Amino acid sequence: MNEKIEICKTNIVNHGKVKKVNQALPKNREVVELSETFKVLSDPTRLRIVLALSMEELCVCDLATIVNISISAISHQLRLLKSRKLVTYRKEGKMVYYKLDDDHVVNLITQATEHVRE
Amino acid sequence: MNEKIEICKTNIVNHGKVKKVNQALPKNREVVELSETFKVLSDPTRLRIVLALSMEELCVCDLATIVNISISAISHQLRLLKSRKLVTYRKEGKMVYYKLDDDHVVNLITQATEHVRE
DNA sequence: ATTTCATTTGAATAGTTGCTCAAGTGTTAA
DNA sequence: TTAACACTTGAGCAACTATTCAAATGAAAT
Repeated sequence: MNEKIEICKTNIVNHGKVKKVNQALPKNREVVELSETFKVLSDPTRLRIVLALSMEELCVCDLATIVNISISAISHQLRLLKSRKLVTYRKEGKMVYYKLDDDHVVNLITQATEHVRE
Repeated sequence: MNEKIEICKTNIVNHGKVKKVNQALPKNREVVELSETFKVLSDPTRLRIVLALSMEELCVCDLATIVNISISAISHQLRLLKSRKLVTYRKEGKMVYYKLDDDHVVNLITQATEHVRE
């Protein structure tokens, strides 16, 4: 890994800084995982789903009403959130109730909200 | 806005919950802004750039070396980060030095890091 | 058994995104 | 003034994503 690619002629301007930053940066693996966490929350629909589920356990039908999107679209997003272990579900007859599996994410959203309100 | 779309037959299963959640959810505008904040950090390249700039002010050339990506690609991403007011720059002769404009984002990343490490 | 209904799923599609390539700025050095 | 260099920019493209549509599943009601 870390193959050379064409950079600028001088290649590196400030060796000291580059070395220092390179050592302090998280490993690739961790950066990718981090970015994937943010990616889940980067879509308005998914964000609304997470926000809604942070308040109440909800069935797919009610979620669709709240987020104002088709049942199918909600279901696809819930599938994604399920695979990322952000939500769990519980079946009750024909209906399926979803809830947050990971309250940690709500803190992230809260902090981002403060950031947006400036 | 809020046009009706085809939802399930019963339309709403639990009126009480739906009403409560609907009132508590942030306005569309705010949800979109929130998701856009997360979107900036949802790409590994941009995340690395932000992480690097949180440690040192860096020129485009050194940033490209650190992130291991072409100068052009870095420049495109910096343009985006500039437009979102996340970075500022300073010109010094031929070179351009970038730095974070908004330390707030670093807190977000720190908290997400804790979340990932579980 | 058949129908109804909540939900899931796969395929198709329009829109977005991150990168490369080639050309363009503007500044410094020769 | 010309050449070299750091960086920017626009077009083009391949990969990805969110949604829709149609069909499928599986539980309850008839």
